[in-house]
Amino acid sequence: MDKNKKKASLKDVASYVGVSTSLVSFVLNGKGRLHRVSEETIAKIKKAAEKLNYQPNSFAKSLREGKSRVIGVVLSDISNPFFSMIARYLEDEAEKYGYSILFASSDENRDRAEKQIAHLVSRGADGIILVPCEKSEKTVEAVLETGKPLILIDRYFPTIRTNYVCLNNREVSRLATEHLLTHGFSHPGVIAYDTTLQHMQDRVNGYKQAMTEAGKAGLISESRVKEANLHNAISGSISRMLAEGVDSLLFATNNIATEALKVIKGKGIRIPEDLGIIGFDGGNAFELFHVPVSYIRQPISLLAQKAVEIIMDEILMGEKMTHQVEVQGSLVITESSIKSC
Amino acid sequence: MDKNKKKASLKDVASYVGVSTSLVSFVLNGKGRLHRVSEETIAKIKKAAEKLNYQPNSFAKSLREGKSRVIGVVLSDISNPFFSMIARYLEDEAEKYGYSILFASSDENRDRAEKQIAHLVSRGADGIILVPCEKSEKTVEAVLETGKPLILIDRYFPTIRTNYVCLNNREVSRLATEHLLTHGFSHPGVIAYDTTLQHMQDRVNGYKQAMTEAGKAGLISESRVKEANLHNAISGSISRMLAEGVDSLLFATNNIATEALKVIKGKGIRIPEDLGIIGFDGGNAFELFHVPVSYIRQPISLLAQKAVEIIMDEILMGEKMTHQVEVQGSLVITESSIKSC
DNA sequence: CTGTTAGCGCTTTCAC
DNA sequence: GTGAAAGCGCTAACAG
Repeated sequence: MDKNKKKASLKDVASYVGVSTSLVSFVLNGKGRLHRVSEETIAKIKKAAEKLNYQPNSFAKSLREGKSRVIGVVLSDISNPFFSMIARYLEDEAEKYGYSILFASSDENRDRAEKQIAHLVSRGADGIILVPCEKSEKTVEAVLETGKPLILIDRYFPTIRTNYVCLNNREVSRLATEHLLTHGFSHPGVIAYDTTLQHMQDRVNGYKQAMTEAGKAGLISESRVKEANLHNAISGSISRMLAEGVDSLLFATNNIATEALKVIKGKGIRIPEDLGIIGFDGGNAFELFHVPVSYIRQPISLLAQKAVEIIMDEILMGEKMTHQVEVQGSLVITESSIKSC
Repeated sequence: MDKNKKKASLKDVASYVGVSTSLVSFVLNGKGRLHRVSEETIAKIKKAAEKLNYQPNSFAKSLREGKSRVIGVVLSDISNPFFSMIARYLEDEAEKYGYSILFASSDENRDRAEKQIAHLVSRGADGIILVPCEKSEKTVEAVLETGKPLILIDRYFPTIRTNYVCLNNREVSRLATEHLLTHGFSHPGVIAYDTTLQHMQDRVNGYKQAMTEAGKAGLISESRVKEANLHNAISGSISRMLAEGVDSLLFATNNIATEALKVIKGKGIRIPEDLGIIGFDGGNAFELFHVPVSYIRQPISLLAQKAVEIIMDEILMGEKMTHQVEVQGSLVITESSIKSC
């Protein structure tokens, strides 16, 4: 009906009821009781607000209160399934606190990440959830200096004292490797991204630890690939490693695993006869591959939940402790990583 | 260094330079020339702003200007690959205009969508990009009444005059069906979601049109499945249709196609001997299936680009024409839809 | 119990 | 060329 002019303001409902704006403000913010506003006026104000379809102006509110009820999230690329799952859970978690999420993609590019963070901050984000990219320590430290609540997710920098939530990468990779070693494979290898990011080191180190513990330090076969031209890089790695006698592989990310499956399909490598494999994060591609692919499962919802919980603690209650949490991954095992022998 | 107190405000740089806030405002908004501010002061102000690391307060700005430079986007579920791709392109496109995107997921739930939209509007979104869910005409019309710029994406309501961008669903589905008919299949069927949403009707209608044009109206085999318990629904559909003599299938969405592949794998149906298939939107799962899967490709980046372009026209220049654009899909053909005979 | 008032930081009109 | 001042809509301290 009333598709009249502008939205109703606090003042509008105040004058409509015939009271001052403060009363309206109190009542509408649930502080009516606190300020001992009479039940009668409370009722009148509420009714009027309803009737005028009053919607508080969030800018005025934010300007006044100095907070926005928005969390900024910078991740690598929201179109990557792993991150889009994270995004979804972050959205749901934040909603529980009445917060919205402003997303931005960094494309693993340090400058871009910096720009995005600055942008989110200037948009008034009350806190930042960040998937940091390689060599972005400076950027992270800069945010820290700001005092703006920050939490890293999926990755962290051992040299920087920040909040973070990530997978128990080392341990779960160790377990995955151990699984291969105890299920018919004697020479596992690992393919990981060529990055200095700690989570990637952890995954590789977990593999190495398992190998060492099995007395096979001499058989450690590690290959690092770059994102650019991933397919060819992986193709080369796999050929080389097979030639070296590697009989099984741990792929350190979902992307690597998926691309590796394409290579494997192209080369006609038999799974698990020629090569046992374990990937990361699952997905339809793993399920639909002619041999279902074993993988390391991350509790993505838990990652998101913890991240929001921790940053909200800091935003809302000024919690100043540093929280560093590792969530537990698990192994989802299918035929691709079991050699019958 | 200066990890001092608060952020610098306009006033701070003004008093630092020794001029009024108006000048600073003019200069920093590039209107220095326009207001004939002396080159000298322009330089001084810019330097000071830099030095004090001045960042405009976006709330004050928005409050004053009545706009937020934020576009609200409500889609089904950002963790769905199709939508997360859209999200990414929307983000990139909006960035070109200096706009940010606030995402929200509706889960195909009308009430939730309504809430999300209201939330985004109350957050001051300058416009809304919406993937409308079933029977949400009222919601859409309500937004329209608001006068808030709105564009639907991926779907539309034939009964409502709105901006929208979507695929040429009918035509491309017709082509896909035609392709099956001319490549060794005589009895194609279609599996689509059980929804009244027009894009889904269009996809099915395209199929029907092709069948009719081929003089096979009598062989039309259509199956509708619900999202809940998708796997079983599809499993049942496929069994039934095969029994009816259907020798090929068009899957009307990526989800349906992916789930169908799982069914096909489970049942050991041979592709394309027993069944020719064409899916929607591609993806790794299609590529890695033992027979690469043909599919209808949507130009997702174009969808996003058009959507942002149109809504920005309306936001920035008050463009009042209704834009309804259909982007062209294309067929990506592999062995799954060609029967050698 | 209720009203007045002073800003939050910014843009912009109008005056000098 | 530059400055003063109003006011966007809201909250909250302070007065009654």
